[in-house]
Amino acid sequence: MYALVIVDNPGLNTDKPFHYRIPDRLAGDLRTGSRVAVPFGVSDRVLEGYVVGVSPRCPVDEDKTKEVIDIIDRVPIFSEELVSLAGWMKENYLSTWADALQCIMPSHIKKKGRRMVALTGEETGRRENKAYRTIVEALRDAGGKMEFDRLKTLVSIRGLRTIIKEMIEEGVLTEDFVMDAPVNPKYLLYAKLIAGSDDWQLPRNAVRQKSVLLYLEEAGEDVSCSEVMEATGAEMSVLYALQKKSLVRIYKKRVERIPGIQTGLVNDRVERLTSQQKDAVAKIKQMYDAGTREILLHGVTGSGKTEVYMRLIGDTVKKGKKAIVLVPEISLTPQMVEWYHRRFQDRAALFHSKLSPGERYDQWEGIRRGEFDVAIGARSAVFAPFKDIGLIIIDEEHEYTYKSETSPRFHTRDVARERCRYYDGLLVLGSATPSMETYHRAARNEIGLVQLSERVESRPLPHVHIVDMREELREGNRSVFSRLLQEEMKNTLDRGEQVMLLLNRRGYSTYVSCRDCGAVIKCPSCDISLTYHSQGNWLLCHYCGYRERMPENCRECGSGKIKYMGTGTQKLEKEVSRIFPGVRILRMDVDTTRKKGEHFRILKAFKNKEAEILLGTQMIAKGLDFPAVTLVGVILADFSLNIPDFRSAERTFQLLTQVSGRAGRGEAPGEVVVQTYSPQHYSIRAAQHHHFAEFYKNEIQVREQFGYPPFSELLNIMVTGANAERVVKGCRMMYEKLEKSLKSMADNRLNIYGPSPALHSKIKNRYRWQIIIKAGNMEIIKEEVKKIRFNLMQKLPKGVNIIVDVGPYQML
DNA sequence: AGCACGCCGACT
DNA sequence: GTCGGCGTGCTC
Repeated sequence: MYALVIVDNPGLNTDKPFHYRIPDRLAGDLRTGSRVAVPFGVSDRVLEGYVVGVSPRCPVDEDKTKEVIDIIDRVPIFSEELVSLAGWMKENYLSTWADALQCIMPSHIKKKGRRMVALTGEETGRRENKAYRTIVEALRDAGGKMEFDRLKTLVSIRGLRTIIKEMIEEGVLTEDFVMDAPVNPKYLLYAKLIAGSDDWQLPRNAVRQKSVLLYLEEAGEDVSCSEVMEATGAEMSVLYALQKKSLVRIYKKRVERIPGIQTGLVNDRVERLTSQQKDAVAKIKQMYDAGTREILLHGVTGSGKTEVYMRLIGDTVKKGKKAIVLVPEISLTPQMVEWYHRRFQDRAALFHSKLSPGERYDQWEGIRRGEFDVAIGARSAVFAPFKDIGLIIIDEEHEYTYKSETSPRFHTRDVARERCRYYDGLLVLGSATPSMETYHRAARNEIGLVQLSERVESRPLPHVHIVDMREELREGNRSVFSRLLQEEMKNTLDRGEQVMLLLNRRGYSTYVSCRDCGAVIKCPSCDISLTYHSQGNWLLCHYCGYRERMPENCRECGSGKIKYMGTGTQKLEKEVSRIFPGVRILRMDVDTTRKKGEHFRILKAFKNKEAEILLGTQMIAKGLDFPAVTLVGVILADFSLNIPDFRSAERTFQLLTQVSGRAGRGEAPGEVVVQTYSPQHYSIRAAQHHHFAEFYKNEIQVREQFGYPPFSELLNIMVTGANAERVVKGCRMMYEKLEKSLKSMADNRLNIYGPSPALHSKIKNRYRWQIIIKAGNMEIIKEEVKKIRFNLMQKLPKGVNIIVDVGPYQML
């Protein structure tokens, strides 16, 4: 038998299964999904590999095959389903086997072994070889020891491995592998009371011991030593003393790390479903029974989609199947986490980006051992290693955070669909503002559609006012606040209710420019203007994090007239406190939520009415439920509208609808004020009336007229590199090949745009040029692009990289 | 990515 | 005659 192994070796040339003989000693344990160590290449260097199949046949010369050295993990790390999912991903997203498999792998398994080389001190001067001397000198400079990869970049010698190997044989060098500390199960010391109070014979002065015993008796169960110590003030020595007297037994207990459930944000929810919700659940089940496997649950904000999800999950679990719930960015929706945890207790595994490696380990292993029925998390939770998936829910399915930004550039929705297909499970997409793609599929009956058109308890949707800011300017109001918004804010505050203000720009100003020469201060590594942050007087680049002190004079002309233009959240905060002195304000943006738990702290403070106004970027727009908020103000809706992307209208409508949905969720009705310079735009008008259908009707016409998705598919080829000329040259080469091979294709929707600089032509000192392909049928195009990229890889200028992105979101 | 092979010009 | 630079092709 042969194992088909993907070796963890970068490059497109080795991205295929290699056949290895399976020695008898491993035959019992080696399976599809196992991780193995295999010899590779002429020097038989040991690489990590992933078994993607087992076959009795071998297509290559029998005596060329080598043997699998060992299996790395006791249990295969991938199920057969996840291996085939990786295969699908690398085909569909033009990535490699290794990248796809590593994407599915939990981070705690992606161990990084580092090769270290060290001098033995036995430098035989025998070899007058230049490379030899360079290596010895480099190592001496570094104190005799260095990581192999660092040495490689330092000395740039071809065939370095061979020379190192010789030097090791000669006894000049030693080589060893250093593993980063692995993640292990967590153990805690526990104390068990093993004697009744009758047997307690303690000296009078053993106060601590006595209090420990009393505490344990009171608890009536085993308690962790740290808890005992904290409660009684005793040290471990006291506990050990009690163990010596056979009154207490101390033992190690394996514990699960609970990933920081924070409570107190959730309003008590009605467990009973409204009739509308009941109907939705029934309809979804009925559709499933009739053969539908994908359903859009379109429910207005506040209609209680979560309750519907809960019911569906409950039913799935009852049938003995597993469910996955995906949310846009779980750290942004702590309320969500709390709801699910309340309902499913310890049968729910939680994943989010702020989980420590240890917490991740516990959750992932727990799922594999079958200890969980439900997994809740952001994007990567779609790979939860369940064996029998009955249901996957994608909440807020239109959110672009579902699209991965690294290879493979998958969309969570597509991966979820693929997993459901394997298990014959149901995919539910939920949103108040579905993506155009999804709604279009529902409108054409390709997927099921279930609507929730009313808010729970028939609460009215908030009233939305549109304010034309051009009019305000004409009337002489140059403030960031229109007169209406100011008045509404005053009224709301007077009634003792709360206000949320949305401004999609963080920092103080949006850019800084010189009044005399007009120069705008830009980031030296990115083609992006710097933003002024009043805290510490910094200029920041929001892309790469570069910072410098605010200069006194213009660098171009020396003028001292440097001005902040536009408004960011910091300036807004200052403005609000100027107009409403004494009002307590909370600001929520990337700057105020960088630390773990800050996000939650701000929301909790707002919920506890420690402030009247919450202002922030779009992170305040989603999923929050604060009953006392009756006014939502959108400072400028145009930011998202003016982005040069065919999705800008869709984004604007979604953002406005979502943020409007935050108002009037309690007893009192809500008001929304949207300020804009484009009051006539259909995305803003439709959002005013909470009218998704109206927006859809307009937008779908635009999409059809220009042949944008869903009427075509897009493929984005981005060429990046540190050298501008080489990047442009590489992009041109790619374009020529593409044009030659694609022009014969009979596809009237086929268009190749470019090569042109990307939206941000330089980020972190890497230049970015792109080619965009629009086509009716992307499958054939993908195959061509794969071939062209493969052939071009060798001929491309050095240091130039090609990223290919397929699928719905294209903001590269 | 590593590594070998093979071709070429530059040097003891 | 051999050393080293670089393009090409292969790794089960």
